[in-house]
Amino acid sequence: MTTVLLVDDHPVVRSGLRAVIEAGDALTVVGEAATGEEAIVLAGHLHPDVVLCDLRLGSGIDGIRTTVALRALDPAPAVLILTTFDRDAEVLGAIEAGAAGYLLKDVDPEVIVQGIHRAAAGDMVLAPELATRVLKGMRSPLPRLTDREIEVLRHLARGATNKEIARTLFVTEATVKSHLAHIFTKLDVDSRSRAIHVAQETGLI
Amino acid sequence: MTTVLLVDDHPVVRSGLRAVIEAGDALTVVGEAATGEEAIVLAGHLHPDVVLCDLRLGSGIDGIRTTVALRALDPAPAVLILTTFDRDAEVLGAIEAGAAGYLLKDVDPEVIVQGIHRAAAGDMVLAPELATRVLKGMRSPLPRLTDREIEVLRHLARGATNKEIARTLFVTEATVKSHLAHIFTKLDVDSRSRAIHVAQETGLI
DNA sequence: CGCGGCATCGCCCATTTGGCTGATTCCTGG
DNA sequence: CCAGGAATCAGCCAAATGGGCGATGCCGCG
Repeated sequence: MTTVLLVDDHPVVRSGLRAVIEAGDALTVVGEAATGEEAIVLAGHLHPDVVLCDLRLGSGIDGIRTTVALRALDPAPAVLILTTFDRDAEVLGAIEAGAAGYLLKDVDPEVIVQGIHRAAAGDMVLAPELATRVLKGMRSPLPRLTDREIEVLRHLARGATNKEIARTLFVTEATVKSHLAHIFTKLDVDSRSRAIHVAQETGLI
Repeated sequence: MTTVLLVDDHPVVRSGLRAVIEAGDALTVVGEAATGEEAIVLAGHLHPDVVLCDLRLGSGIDGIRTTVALRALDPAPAVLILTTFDRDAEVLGAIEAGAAGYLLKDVDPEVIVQGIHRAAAGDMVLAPELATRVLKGMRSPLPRLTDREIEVLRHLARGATNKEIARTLFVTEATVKSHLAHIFTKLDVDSRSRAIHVAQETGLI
């Protein structure tokens, strides 16, 4: 019997997962957690074979940090990430963090059940919609922006003008333009709107 | 016995809702639909007392259009909207479309059950997190953008330049600028970046 | 120490954007 | 039928943006 721990901030989703998982008789849900913190504590006590973890967990730590902590346990459970959205950066982050795989929430129940079995067996589980994306991400890794550039990017995404960003960061407009020029080069774009778009698409911000 | 029809594009969420709804014995789920179209057909046959409908339904028609169609049925079911995000401008549209109310997906199961009972009784059901927002929205109603303006806004959010938008929509740049000027006025902004930001914040796109 | 990356700033110039005014056509609701 | 909103286009002008080039100071690393 494979044991599963559910981690999702939505009670309804937990109920649904429990229902589809326990529909067969080879899997049993040994616990539920609403937050990453809770999940880590529970996993330490319950030693589940597989942790099914939402990527976004409301206010607390996110799925990736939770994964890191879970994989540090002994024995370490296989961590299967669930999410609604397919953001590149987070997929890669989850894999790097030691997740056994990645499933989209809108798949059929049996896919989830199969995924849990394969994760328990030590296999890698990737939603087909994401597999190619992940591989592509491996080939052309995301551009590495500096902390300062990320900071500028955030202000950009909030719709700030160069002047406003400069005031906020206590630098001159020239500096902001310089950062922007670097950002544009790294993201391979030529306008702030497109920079915002790419940054959001890839999960950079 | 109050009958309920579930509408959500995620099988897992439907299972979860079914589980929490049928935990008591005053409610029964008479059907499930994965799309708005399916929901309308099923509701016509099943005549549920309440339809529990996700605001976002993947590829097909959205929750609002579904609500409009459902309310046109005879007898018309009470429509209770479920949503994950509280920043949805669409909740206002849902109310206008005749929804009996809306709930956030991350509430406790009993709140959902209570909401269904109250909707079936003809009451208005508002998640407290959203009630104030709705009232605020009533006082200063969200800007009403035309279909064309929304279309331009979407291209804008993808980072397109005026020239690109013009080419895509088969109009001149002057027209695009005209649309943008209207959008800016309605959103009370003065730059494309900020227009994108408020549009995303308010769930306009 | 010297090299490179980072953050900071300056200047110049072409392009894009945004604000303003005004015009035409079409369609819809009273 | 007429008023009004919507979509289409035009021209003008100021401001913001983006690109290119260079410069300085700082810091970590081999």
